[in-house]
Amino acid sequence: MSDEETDGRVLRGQATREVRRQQIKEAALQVFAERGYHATSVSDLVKAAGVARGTFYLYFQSKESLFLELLDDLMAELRAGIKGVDPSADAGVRAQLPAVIGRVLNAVSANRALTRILFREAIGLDAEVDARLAAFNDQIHEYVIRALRLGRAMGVVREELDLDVAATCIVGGVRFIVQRHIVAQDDPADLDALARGIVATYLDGVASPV
Amino acid sequence: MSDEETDGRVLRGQATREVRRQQIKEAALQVFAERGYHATSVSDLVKAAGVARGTFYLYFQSKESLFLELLDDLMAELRAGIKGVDPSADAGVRAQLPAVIGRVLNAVSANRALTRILFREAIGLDAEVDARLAAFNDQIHEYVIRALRLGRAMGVVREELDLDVAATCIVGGVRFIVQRHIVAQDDPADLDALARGIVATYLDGVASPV
Amino acid sequence: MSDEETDGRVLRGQATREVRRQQIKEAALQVFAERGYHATSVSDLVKAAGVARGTFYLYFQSKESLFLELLDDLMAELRAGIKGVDPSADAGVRAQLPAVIGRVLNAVSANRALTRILFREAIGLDAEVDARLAAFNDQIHEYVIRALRLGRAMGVVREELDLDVAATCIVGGVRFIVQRHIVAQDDPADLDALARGIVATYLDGVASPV
Amino acid sequence: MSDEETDGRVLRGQATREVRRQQIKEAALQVFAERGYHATSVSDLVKAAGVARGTFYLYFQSKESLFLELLDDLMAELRAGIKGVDPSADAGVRAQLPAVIGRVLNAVSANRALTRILFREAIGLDAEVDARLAAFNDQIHEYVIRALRLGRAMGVVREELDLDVAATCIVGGVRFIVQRHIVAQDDPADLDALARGIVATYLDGVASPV
DNA sequence: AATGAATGAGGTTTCATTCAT
DNA sequence: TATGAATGAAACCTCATTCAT
Repeated sequence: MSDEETDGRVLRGQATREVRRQQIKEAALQVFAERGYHATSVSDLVKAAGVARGTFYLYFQSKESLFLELLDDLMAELRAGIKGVDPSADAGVRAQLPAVIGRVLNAVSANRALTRILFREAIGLDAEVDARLAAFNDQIHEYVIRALRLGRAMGVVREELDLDVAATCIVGGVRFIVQRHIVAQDDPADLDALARGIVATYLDGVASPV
Repeated sequence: MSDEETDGRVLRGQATREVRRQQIKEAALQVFAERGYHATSVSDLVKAAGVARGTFYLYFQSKESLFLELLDDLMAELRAGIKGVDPSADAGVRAQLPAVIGRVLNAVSANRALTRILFREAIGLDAEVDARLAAFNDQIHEYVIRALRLGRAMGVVREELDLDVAATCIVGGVRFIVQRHIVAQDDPADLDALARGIVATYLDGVASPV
Repeated sequence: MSDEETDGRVLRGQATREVRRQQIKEAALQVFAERGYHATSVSDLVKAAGVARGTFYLYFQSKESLFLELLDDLMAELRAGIKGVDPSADAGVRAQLPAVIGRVLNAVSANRALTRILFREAIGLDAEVDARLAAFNDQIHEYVIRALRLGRAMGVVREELDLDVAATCIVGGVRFIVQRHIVAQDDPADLDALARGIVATYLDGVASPV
Repeated sequence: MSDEETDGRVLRGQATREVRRQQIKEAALQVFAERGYHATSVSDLVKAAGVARGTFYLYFQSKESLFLELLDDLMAELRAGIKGVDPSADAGVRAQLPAVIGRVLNAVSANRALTRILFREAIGLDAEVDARLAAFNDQIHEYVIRALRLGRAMGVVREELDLDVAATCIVGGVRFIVQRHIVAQDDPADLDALARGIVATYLDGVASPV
């Protein structure tokens, strides 16, 4: 078998390594999502992954570092899901917004287990995790503020609005929608309807026009 | 020994008992808020309370049950802080809203330590805690939905609004404001300004009127 | 019972604590001496001491710190056993030497188990232990050099002698005597005879006088 | 395949095998000397030797057996370095002694790494190692006793001397000199001076002649 | 012969809870 | 009622050795 040459072996080894890592990560994802971080022991993890105790430590430095990696993965996924409106597009800014929010909801929905962990456990674990989460939150918050500021420059956002407060409200609202309708739910919600509802609420408010 | 004496002793005993409980709870509150639930050991609790290890278990079944009690206290405080608009008041509904939100923010601000715990640790501890928190969240959510429905009946809330989604957005927004501006902050925020900002955002939305 | 007052209880508690510590230390001493440091697990120690695993850590920070304490104890005992000659005594310096060496051998003999550990395991454990042992060795060495120097000043030690080398020979010789005749032996040796033999060897050498 | 080829291959195979063994042993020697036996993991060994983990076990039964082999090597080297006086030589016994001791010190100095291990770690590893070391020590001890006895027969060693004690003193003294001046030192000591100092101390003692 | 991923027994330590005083 | 020493299950992690390739 010509594949058995040294290079081939090394490559296969590396490929196998990556596969193993993923196998452990996916198992961990399920267990963490079910039991929570603190209630999950390394024993649980290796049992779920079907590997020996020592094998776990061949691929991850510690239970915490594995958890951190899962968190990083999620934040990357969510960041990738966030794309703002395209001012040069034919459709107006207003018309694009449901799709913007929809993309976020979809990204979350595709990573329900992880997001569940994020909401349930990520906070207060240790300084490192806290710092990373805070940074992530700040990024999102900043992003929304910038969008609102741009909207104001374009004349589509109210002049008198406190942008910081408004941005916090929007991010908090979306977070809570995610928590109630996606993370806590077993069957998938109608994400488009949710997105439209969110946009309607935040664009024009709940009060009847005068 | 006369009956009065006996009663008196029992009463005094009960009073002392309650005082001790409070002493332990208050110390625990500080420690939990500082270190978090998992990072706080029973040793920390008894050290902070100035009682012996064994004494702790004379007053509380377990570390977790103490935590649960603190959580219940907080939820009661917050419930008490929530009072809706008074339709019969001279001031219009609109004018009353900042005060409504302000009361909530004040209740939270007065219980920062506890709220900090609530946001940082309460979730994922165990099924019991989770259930109680979910129930609390649902109550708030229901309350807001009812208020919106009433407003719609009064003609002050948009007809086409998805009330469930809007309510979730509002609750989530307030939660996140609390988290960012009250819990995470060391110096007290300008609660009235926050309340006005929240009301402005949710009443009329962020979009400029057409 | 009047002993049961607070002070009494505290005192008794402290006394009990010290007793427990000693109980664990003595058990550890035996086990370490038998099995050696590395081959002894904390499980072995608690089994030998007849206490629970956790109890061990109530009294000692770690297996290593307990070991260190045993070592310190031994070094203190040995230091106490070392007393030089008394130049003002009636008996001449020569006549006093067997008693000087004899005291050292007796101190060692009274602490056979510990000394066994010292010789078998103490080296290379960790930097801390190494440093303390090296310091102890240096102290002894210095002590002997000073004694020889004094002897030279008194005219009883050869002029041409390399004091450093001679001191090392003497300390090494005594050490090895201890190792072979006291530590490795089960039945007690004739310490006085050993002391006389050592003194004879080092005072006048092995060569016949010319 | 002719027999020669087969033989050749076998021979070459054996040669390679031996080379590999040496390669691993030499690397192990350095690592053991630096870190000590217990602090050295098989990972360290294979990393230093540049072979795979599995390969290590093709050449040695275990980490311990490799260590044992290194120890045997050292003891053989030291034995080879020990040669007594030649009674038939022109130079007198006295005059030959510094060279005798010098050869020992040279043998040790040439194997500093190994000797370092011997002094630091060899003891207390397991019964096998202990037994072999004890046997080695006894051999040396016996050798010195025999030399002293011979000297007594020749009239050059004091009649009244306790030969066993004297021999132990001599061996112990040389050991400690080795430990302090050769093993613990980084730069090579003046071995000849040391040898002369040792001989002077043990031949005529430290006391001034009467 | 060589590789290195996999194993799992065993190590040290922590900590919520109990219980004799 | 109050104490705090004692408990022991269970956590995380290491590492000498094996074995499929």
